[in-house]
Amino acid sequence: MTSYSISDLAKEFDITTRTIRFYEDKGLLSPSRKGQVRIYTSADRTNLKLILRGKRLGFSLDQSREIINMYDPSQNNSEQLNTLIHSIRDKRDQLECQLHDIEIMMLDLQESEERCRAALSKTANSPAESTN
Amino acid sequence: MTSYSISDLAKEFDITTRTIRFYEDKGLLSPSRKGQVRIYTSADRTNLKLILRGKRLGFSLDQSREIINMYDPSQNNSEQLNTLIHSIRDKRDQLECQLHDIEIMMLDLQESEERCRAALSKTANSPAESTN
DNA sequence: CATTACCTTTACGTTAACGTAAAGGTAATG
DNA sequence: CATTACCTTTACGTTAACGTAAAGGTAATG
Repeated sequence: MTSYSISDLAKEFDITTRTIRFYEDKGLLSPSRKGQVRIYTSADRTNLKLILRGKRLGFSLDQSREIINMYDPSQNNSEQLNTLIHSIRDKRDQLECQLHDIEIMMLDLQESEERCRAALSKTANSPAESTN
Repeated sequence: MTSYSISDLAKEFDITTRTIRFYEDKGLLSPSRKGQVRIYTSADRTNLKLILRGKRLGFSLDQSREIINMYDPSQNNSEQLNTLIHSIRDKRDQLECQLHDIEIMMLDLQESEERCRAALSKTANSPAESTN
């Protein structure tokens, strides 16, 4: 079982150690200790990756915490399991909306780019014909 | 040409008027005035929609400002046009990454859901067999 | 003309997500 | 054993994106 120091993870994901400790403060990570020093398992590392992916998608840390809880089926009670399935479905629906937003935005930007190219070709024989 | 009051837009998009004025402060909107009162055109409304879509995707207001500028080819200089095309491409690449992140997250959540269902079926004959 | 429903500006307050600095502990290295 | 390279906690600071409150203007309505 591989383990990581806090600076190992900080370097790998290009964040500060402060950030990693902050996530622990907020209850998103819970590394074990060797004396005072934090020791991270590959499970901790996975959770950190989930947090950072969440950030790239505009999730708050609270939302990323929920995501993390969705990955780990520590639930035993079947009622809890049903609740979890429900929240997973909700999150998937939300992601679908985001996916849709992105696709539309990409199409819009593509049109925008084409308008730019059109404007460029009209000005093609102007003095500022940058070809570098 | 239809026009909107600030509360028209606030109601339509379920935000406060303070938020709309804040976006103006930050240079994302520039409505005309009828005396002191702000009048919004459908172009302003479109820009507001862009901002809110950006928010749903985790964009900062600075990033949404860039997006807005990408939609409007007020550039005439061909050098400026080339720069704009470049930034549009960059943004599209970034969106592609986000799209990828979302797809993976959705697959992960799907697996998670299946694990939950598996755990459920194992506990199916336990006392807490919620069927409501 | 008083009330109501909007609109305005100014300004201080709040929360999330860290940054930064201070003060100190430990383990290896020359 | 002094230096270096990490680690720790505590605590105050910072920025983005608004919220909230105060104080006042305008236009229609009964």
